[in-house]
Amino acid sequence: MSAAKTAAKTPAKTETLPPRERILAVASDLFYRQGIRAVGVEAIADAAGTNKMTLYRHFESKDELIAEYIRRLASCSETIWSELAERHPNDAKKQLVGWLKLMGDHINNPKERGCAIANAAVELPEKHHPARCEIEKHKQGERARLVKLCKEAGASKPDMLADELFLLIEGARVCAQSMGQEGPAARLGRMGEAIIASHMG
Amino acid sequence: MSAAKTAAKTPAKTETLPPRERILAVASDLFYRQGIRAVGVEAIADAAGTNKMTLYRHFESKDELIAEYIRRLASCSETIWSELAERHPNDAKKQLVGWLKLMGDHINNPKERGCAIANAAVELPEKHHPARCEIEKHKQGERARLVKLCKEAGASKPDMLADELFLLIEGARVCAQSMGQEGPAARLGRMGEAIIASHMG
DNA sequence: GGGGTCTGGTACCGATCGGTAACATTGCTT
DNA sequence: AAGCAATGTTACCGATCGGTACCAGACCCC
Repeated sequence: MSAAKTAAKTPAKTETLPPRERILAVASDLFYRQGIRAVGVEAIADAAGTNKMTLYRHFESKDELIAEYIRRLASCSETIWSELAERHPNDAKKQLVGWLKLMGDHINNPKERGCAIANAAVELPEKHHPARCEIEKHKQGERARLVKLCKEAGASKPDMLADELFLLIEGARVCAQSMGQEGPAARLGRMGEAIIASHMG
Repeated sequence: MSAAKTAAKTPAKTETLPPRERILAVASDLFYRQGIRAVGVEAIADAAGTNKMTLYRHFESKDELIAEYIRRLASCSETIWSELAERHPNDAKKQLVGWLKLMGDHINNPKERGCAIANAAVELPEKHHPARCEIEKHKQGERARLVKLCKEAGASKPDMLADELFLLIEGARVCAQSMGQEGPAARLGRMGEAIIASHMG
């Protein structure tokens, strides 16, 4: 009897992840696809196969959950850069081009809805929201990294190149959702390389 | 008595605009500054010096009010282009540069919070929201106009230039809110002209 | 097997959401 | 003065919001 009980415990779903991780995963998905303010905590808990109480045992408020959501996004972007550095050691230009390509592929995905972090910034204008400092920290870091790479790549005006690339990507991601993928974003790779080339003289 | 009554009617506020216009004006401000989903209809009616009932006599739902909000934004952008064409007749390049400068000034305003229409796109992912078709219509039109101007200006690859400029602006506006005005957006004018120049060869 | 921690379930809180009914008031037109 | 359309006021609707109290199990480690 006890054997049968354990066997039929949960109907084949039983995500092995602990609740906190399930909640974060599901919240990331919902926040990104539907918008942060459009998703209620109950919907998150349900989708994570748990309930509001457990959610509030792991996150002291919805705002804190949002902040953690941003932190995860930022550290995921961190990982992307590390992998690029690993794949092209001591070759800043290849890292830049690789990043452009990654971004381009990402944007060409029709389910893409822009940069999750930039979207969050749109939805959270309040100056002291716990997520906002995370957002700004990340964007500053991203730009600093770009400048450093542009410098290493030997650009004549590294910070100018970095900014152009930064704006290009940011613009492409925000465009992909108001226009089709047919839009400007499609040519991102070529444009990026052209801009890089024009700074190498 | 009747004279005194009319004199002390409303405490010196009496916006002469009809309620519909007041509602739209106030809604535009609140939607942009706080986000569309963050603003309730009651707050709009209050700020417009009227009440929910009157609001719902002029707009059949909040979603329709949002759609009208987008339409106004689009037609306002229309006006900007007409004025540019009037100021620089038969000079597409000056119109482009003038537009870049306008955008740059706009972004340097610290109260700026990005492109209102792009922000709305972030907050309204639902495919059939009445405001979404307005958003997409406008962005497509904006891009077509840019391509046309770039062609008239004699660019070697007009649609490529148009897209680069489009992404640059869009990126700058979305950046201005997640980073300070110190950010990349500041150099927008110079970058734009550099990009234009590089397409004129 | 007993104890402590984590989780699930349910019911609830006050507040606010978008939206409406019914009625009093205003002001313009004729 | 009468009539009519546009506004203002108030109270209300059901639904949902973020957040909590309380209790019942489940699990694990000694």
